[in-house]
Amino acid sequence: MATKSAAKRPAPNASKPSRRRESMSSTLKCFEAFDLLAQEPYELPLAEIAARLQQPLTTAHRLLATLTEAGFAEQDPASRHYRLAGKALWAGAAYLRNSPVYRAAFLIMQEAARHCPGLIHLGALHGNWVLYLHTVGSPSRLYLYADTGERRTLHATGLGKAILAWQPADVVNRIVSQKLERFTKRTICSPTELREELRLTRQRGYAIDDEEGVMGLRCVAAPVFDRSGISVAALSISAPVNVMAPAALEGFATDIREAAMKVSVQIGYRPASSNMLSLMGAK
Amino acid sequence: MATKSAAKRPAPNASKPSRRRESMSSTLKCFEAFDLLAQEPYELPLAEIAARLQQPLTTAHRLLATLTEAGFAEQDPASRHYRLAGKALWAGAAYLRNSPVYRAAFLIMQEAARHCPGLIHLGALHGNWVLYLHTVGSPSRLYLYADTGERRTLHATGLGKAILAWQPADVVNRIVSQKLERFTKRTICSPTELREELRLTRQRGYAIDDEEGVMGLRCVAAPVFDRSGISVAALSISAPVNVMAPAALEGFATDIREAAMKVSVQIGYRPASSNMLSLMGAK
DNA sequence: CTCCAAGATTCCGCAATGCGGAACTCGCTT
DNA sequence: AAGCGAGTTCCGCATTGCGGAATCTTGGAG
Repeated sequence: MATKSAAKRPAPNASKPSRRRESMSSTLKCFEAFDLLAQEPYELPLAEIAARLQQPLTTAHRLLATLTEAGFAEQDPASRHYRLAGKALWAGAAYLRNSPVYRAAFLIMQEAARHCPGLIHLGALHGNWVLYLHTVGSPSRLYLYADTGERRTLHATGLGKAILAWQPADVVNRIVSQKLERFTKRTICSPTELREELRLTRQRGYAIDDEEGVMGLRCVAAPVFDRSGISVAALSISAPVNVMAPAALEGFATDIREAAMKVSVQIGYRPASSNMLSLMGAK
Repeated sequence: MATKSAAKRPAPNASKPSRRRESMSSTLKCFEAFDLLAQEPYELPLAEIAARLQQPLTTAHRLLATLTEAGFAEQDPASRHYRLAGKALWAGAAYLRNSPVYRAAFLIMQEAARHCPGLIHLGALHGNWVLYLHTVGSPSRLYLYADTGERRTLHATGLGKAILAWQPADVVNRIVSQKLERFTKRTICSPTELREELRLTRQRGYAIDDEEGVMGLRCVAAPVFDRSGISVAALSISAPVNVMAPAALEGFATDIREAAMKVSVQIGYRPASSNMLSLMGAK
């Protein structure tokens, strides 16, 4: 039997301990193909896909056939190129429809938009990114296609800093120890400064993004807490610097914090149980 | 031995010819699980998932482990229930970002919203459904969560009828021969009537939805053509019946047809080749 | 029109990988 | 403590995915 079990662990070389995976490697490859289709070009020929996945043509073909049968990809009848199918959008929207934060925030954001200029964003923490869930506001959103579903860095957005400031230490450490990409001359790229910024954010109860992501755009953001008291999302108001003048910041901050608190309560946060927060200082 | 090769084609009984599938069955099961998570409840316990997929617990666990590793599902640390992860939204939005129709329509819709009341929708044909891609308009969209990514029937929406009216016969046949669900007393549920309605739609150049999907809501819709001259999407304006009075319909129709034509041109349609080609013996 | 090359698709024997019953672990309730 | 229910891990078996080679399709170039 020794030979038999030896076959089980085909790598005598120590590099790969050949752990029994609890997930299915063939399927994971299929999801890689899916990810690839979600990247830039609208559609890709099979050969290109095979090359990028570093898989033989035959395998790539099987993966795409599977994706197609599952409904998440489709093949252009003429060019034979593959692209994402509408079902991907449907599934993505399902995430939103089911998301408690989104559902709670929807009407509150609508309401807030009435007496706030600029754009109101809702973002949630997702891995090392803020994932944009929803936007309301003036229809001058010419500068963005489908911001919903997009992701940005945590350190260069108001939303990101608002979320990060109320995250457990290990998450903060993970983020801070990454390379902090620079977007404008104001972007905070030093770990130390970022930590200090988060401390300030906690102290004042909301985050400020002063042209750190895009020049000419200023933004205030407030965290949304779930029942366990950590931040899972944030709300922000952003507007051109002339609208969001320093003197006006405080007012916007109050509005957005109120809205964020309403959302928090709706998803189960109990403001009373605030042992860890002197944060909502105004209170 | 003989048994070995017999094992290859495990069905001596003729019922299953044991066709070699070109797609991977295990992966398809994984996508079934994905679909399931995209359904109603926010999260599901493993046992429930296994039951609904009609799979043994172990298998369900493997499927979910795979989905989780791929980043499309996540497990609540406390309840151990599974739910969709944000990556689903990201991938769905990628579909939009890459979609030529969406990109072409974005600014045109924004523009159209300036001088039109009500909501302007963009929908694309997807299987037997209209898939809603984008909406602009007055912020009184209280009645919908995330209409983007939702799908509705073709026969009971202006968008659907506008698309269907300029589809090849086989698609129309497929749709018409399905059961046509009733939503209001005005919904067109008879195949014959629907065909006649499509003929009228072609004749007048746009579709009208007169409280056929929702009572109190009227809508006009115009088709968007791709370079091959068939309809791939449609634009619509919908508003309460009092706003969209019979006398005003014509005006809205002109607006929406103009917008739809602009989109068509942007995605490669050549209005010059207006006569229903398909003849062109040259081929 | 004919031939050719590039790409996509299908074929098929081999063995790696997914399968699932059984055993195990971890919280909760009785 | 013991029992229960839900999730997780184990591991031998055989199904199913693998991928090189053969085949089919297309769209130019001659």
